Amino acid sequence: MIHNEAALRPEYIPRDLYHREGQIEVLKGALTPLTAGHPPDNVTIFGPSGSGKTTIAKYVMERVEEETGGFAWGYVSCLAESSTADVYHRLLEDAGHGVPMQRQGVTIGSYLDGFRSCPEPIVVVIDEADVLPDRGLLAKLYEVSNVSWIAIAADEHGFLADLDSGVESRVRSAETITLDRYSIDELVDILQGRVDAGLASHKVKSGALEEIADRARGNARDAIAILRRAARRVQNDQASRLNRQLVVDVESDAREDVRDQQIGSLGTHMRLVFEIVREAGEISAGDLYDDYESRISDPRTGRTVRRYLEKLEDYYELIHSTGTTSGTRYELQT
DNA sequence: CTTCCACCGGAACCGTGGGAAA
DNA sequence: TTTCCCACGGTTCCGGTGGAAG
Repeated sequence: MIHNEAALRPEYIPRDLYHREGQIEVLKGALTPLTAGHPPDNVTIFGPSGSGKTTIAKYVMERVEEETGGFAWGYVSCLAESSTADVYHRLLEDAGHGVPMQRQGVTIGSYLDGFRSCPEPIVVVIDEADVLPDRGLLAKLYEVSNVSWIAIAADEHGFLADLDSGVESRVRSAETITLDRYSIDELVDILQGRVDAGLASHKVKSGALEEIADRARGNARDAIAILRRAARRVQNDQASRLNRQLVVDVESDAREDVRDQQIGSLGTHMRLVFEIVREAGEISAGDLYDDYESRISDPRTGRTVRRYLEKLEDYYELIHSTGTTSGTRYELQT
């Protein structure tokens, strides 16, 4: 059934990106100064999750890298890094600039010096920039003449509103690329591409991809997760072919896959807070804290737990809160 | 209607760990 | 070496708010 496992991974970048040709051209255009060895303009990419932001950024970077014969660039997902210093460190390391540095205790200033000392332009891709611990990072990098950034965020208005004015003007001056949710037809095309690249297509029955696309609601990441789950079932002989019913059967498992991947990166306390919400399904703020406090030997304070909840809701989108003040309740994000 | 209080979230503050300067 | 500074995760403090009880 599966003859190319890589094609089913979320980070797989197909040679041809479906339905993003326009945005790809804009991004390529913005990067053309690199062909002459000059740093390009900064770029911001906005779009809901699963709309292909990360994929087109990586895709274009790799294409431009091929065309220019190589230049320094780094990628970081701010969700995966907990501090500003971590973000700088990952970028410098990923850009392959200099020896791997000690992570601990390095000041922000010396990271910036690291960028400055690079003789050529460096492009840094800052993914999940909504979660950036310190938004000033974009302004600081803006001041480094040989560094250009591509900032990726979900919500344009929310992102800009959170910036302070000095940073905002710099971010606003960047080239903007906006992506919309994929339509059902577009998602079907994308899925078909993965099928062609990695699956025994005669086992994929008609209507199955449409079913996946329908359930994924415009989110390519979810769609591919469902496809992967379903293909595995066939691979393991738990199903004879990939049809609509199989898609229905694996959807919730696939969503668990996507969620589990995020949960893996949470710290002990935040994970416990999330587990409590997951087990309860829905829980009041007071009960949640009581439960949390009773289940761990060194509980954080209520304020800190509220910060965790804020992060789980706004950044990870794993939970959802309703009501205000005394009526506040937390539930699993659906 | 008034009072109470559970909860929210901003701001200031604190202890720790590590590099840099003296 | 000693002192100073910085980043970071966490806490303390507190004003604001709206639902529920009186």
